[in-house]
This record gives sequence, structure tokens and C-alpha cells, in this order.
Amino acid sequence: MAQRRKVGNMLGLAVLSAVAGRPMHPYEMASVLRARGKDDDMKLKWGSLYTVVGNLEKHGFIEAVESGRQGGRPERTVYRITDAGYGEMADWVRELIGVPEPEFPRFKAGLSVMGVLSPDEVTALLLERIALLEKRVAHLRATLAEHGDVPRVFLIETEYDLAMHEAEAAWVRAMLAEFTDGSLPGLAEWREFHRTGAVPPELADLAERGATKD
Amino acid sequence: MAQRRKVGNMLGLAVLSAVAGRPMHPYEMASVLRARGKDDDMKLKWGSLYTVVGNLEKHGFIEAVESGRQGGRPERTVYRITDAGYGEMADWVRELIGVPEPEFPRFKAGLSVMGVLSPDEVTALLLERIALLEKRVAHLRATLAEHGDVPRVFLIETEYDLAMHEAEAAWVRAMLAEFTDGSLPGLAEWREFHRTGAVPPELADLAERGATKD
DNA sequence: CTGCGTATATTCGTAGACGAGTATTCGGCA
DNA sequence: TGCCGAATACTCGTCTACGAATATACGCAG
Repeated sequence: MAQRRKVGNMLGLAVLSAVAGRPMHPYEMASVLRARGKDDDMKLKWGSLYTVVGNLEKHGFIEAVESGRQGGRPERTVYRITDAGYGEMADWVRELIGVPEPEFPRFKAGLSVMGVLSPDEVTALLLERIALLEKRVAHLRATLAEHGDVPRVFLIETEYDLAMHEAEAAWVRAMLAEFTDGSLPGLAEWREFHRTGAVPPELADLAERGATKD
Repeated sequence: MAQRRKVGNMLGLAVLSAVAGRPMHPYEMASVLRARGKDDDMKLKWGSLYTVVGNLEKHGFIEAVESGRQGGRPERTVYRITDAGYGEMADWVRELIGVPEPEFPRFKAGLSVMGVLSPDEVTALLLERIALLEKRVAHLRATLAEHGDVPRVFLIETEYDLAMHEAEAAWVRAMLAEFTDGSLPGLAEWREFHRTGAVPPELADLAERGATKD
């Protein structure tokens, strides 16, 4: 099958970045990553931790250095990153930063099927969305302000997140305006379709053969 | 376990939106969805088609209307959407449009661990990214221009995609400028860290306890 | 000193995603 | 008319992600 990455789960990257600092045992990785707020940056499911750590070890990206008990706690295995692991991590990051991949945000999916709702309902939903987006934007701003002493480069992913949320909010506001004043081409046909359930004749072929995007 | 949606795969929404128009058999759904370019809007894996259709049926969102053979082709089952299915679809779309959920774009993940690379390398990667983003932007523009006769509201997800790509490109360009002229706070520390492998003292506690984001 | 909530640390079962494979038919061309 | 490649239509087995369960230790309130 030859998949792209031997360990594809993003949690793998997070784990590598954690053990790159110093050797750790799995539970400690989770604590460190949680403390750093890495789960705001990537989709991390702690239920996958031991599976992923096992896979990383199987592929030689990390290796056990020590496996003993301290205090009365259950046995723990401490892992260290290998050269191969460091290479994999660097290459992975290079790819993530250098090569934009098609992404599928839920909102895009929603927009693409919004036709099943009425224009009025969609208008209301967009208003709701804007309110929630503004809350998120405020929260991100607060986070950045709170860390005024941390050099910006270390919070770059939060700045990015903020910029993207602002851009989305701006776009939604602009779109909403076109909805509200009725200036958006196609609104009438859409409303017609929703009232009667029939596809307006001038769009029939489109609907049938589909608006091929390419 | 009581998951959020009985059928969680986005392909399920796509299938519902296809059969909402008229009854179809699975393979036809795939053709229609492909023709409409829905796989640009959502992450659709055709390998999951029959599983998903089966699940939708199991939960009463679609039902078989006819199951026979035409011509000499293998037997096909034609499905129709049910009222419950229509309700589920509408509710699903409402959620996707009205409620922004945290998203985890790969770029954000990459930025959050860019520290493992050198500032110079990241600079080069950002340049590469911009070039590729511009290509995507051009392509999206071309797609929209090509469909000049289609009312804009029917291509809204493409407009959104375009706006988001442009916003990202703008952000990356701005960030790159700060990298290049060295004005971004923290660059020196980062470069220092990368040259010596040691965490600069003023950041030691940060690195250790982590920059808690909340 | 005893009980209990919280943090530590890990295992396991299973639902479901999806790649790869299979079988049949059709159209066209030699 | 007979062959081949493309399109049609679907099945199956693997693999993994991850939720939920488990178990022990620690701190502190009563």
C-alpha cells in the first residue's frame, strides 16, 4: 500500500516534537503537549497515544531508553528520539509548511449544500455564525494579549488562526450583505426553487449535468 | 456511545443531497456527485460509498424503492430519501453553516512546530508555499470565470475557498516580510536555539512549562 | 488513620473507513 | 465477428483510530 507517512496520525508529529526536547514516557508526553496547548493546533486524541507511540517505535523513530518503576507507580517506558525520527519530523514539518494541501473545512461543505435550506434560513444561520466567529476572534486576541511577554514568533500559529478567523468573518459579513439586500445573482431562482420544489428552467441542465467545476 | 450523528461521514451528507433530487442507485450517486464536483467541497472516499449507503438505510434516512436489473448489468438497488433523511440533511447543513467548529488545517500544525527547522529554511518554505497558493488562487479564479453564466450563489463555496486562499496568501506574505527584514520578535532567540541546540535562558521556563494558551 | 477524590498511567474492543480487488457489459475498431 | 480497453457496479478484508474501562498511588479532610 506504501502510504505517504509510516505514521500518519498528527499525534505522531506532536509526540516527536515532545521527545525531541528530552526523553519521556508516554503519559508525560501527553502532559507536556497538553500544557503547551498543542491540542489547539492539531487534532489530538489521547486515546491514540499508546498506539501511536508503539508505531513510532516500530518504525525506528523513537526508542526505549529505560523501563523501570519509580515510586510505586506502574511500570513506565521512557522513549528517546532517534536520528531517523528527527529526520522524519523535520521532513514532515517541511511538507506541512511548504506544500498547501486541499482542505475541507466543514463550512465549505455546508455552503456547497446550502441549497436545501431556504435563503431566509441561511441568512439567519450566517448571522449566528458571525456572532460565534466574533467570540472566537475575541478569545484569540485575548490569548495573544495575555502573552504579551512572549515573542510573537512563538505564537505564530495563533496569529495565523486569528487572521483566518477574521478573514472568514469578513467574507461572511460581505456575503450576508448581498443576501440581505438581494443583490446576489441567483437568489430569486433559489427562493423560487425552495417555494415550489421545482428547479427553475434556466438551471435545469445545470442541476442535471451538474456544475462541473473543472 | 451516542455519537453526534448516526452517520458521521460527510459522504453521507453528499449522498443525501444527491438522492434528495431524485431516487438513484449507489453508483449513480457517485457519478452525480463527481460530476457536480462535490469532491472538491468535501473529503469523499468512494471506497466508503456502499458502507455509508448501507448505514443511511439502516438508520432510515433512505430506503430502497426498486431492486432489479436493467439491461444485462448487475443488480442495482435504487434508493429514495425519506422524511427523516430530509430532516437529518437539513439539520446537518444548519449545523455546518451556523456553528463554526475548531478546525485543524495542516499549515497551522506545521507552524506550531516550525521551531524544529531553522528560520532560513522556514523562509524558503514560506516562499514555496506562496507560489503554490498563487497557483491555486489562479485556478479558482479561472473556475469562477469559466462559469460566468452560472449565478454566483451556486458557486458560493468556490468563492469562499478563493477568499480563504487569498487571505492565507496575504498573511504568509506579511509574515514572510517580517522574517526577511528580521523585524519579527523572537527571531534572534530562535536562530540562536537552532545554532547551539540550547534554549535561550529567557525562554527556558516557557519551553519547560509550555506556553499555556488559555 | 482511613476514606475518597484526583492525578497518574495504560489496555482493550470495536466501529467504521477505505484501498484494492473482482466481475460484467459495452463500444469501437481491426 | 472477435478482441480489448474503458466504464459500470459492487465486495471484502485490513487496519487503525479512539472511547471507554481499568488500576494504582497520592494528598488531604475529617
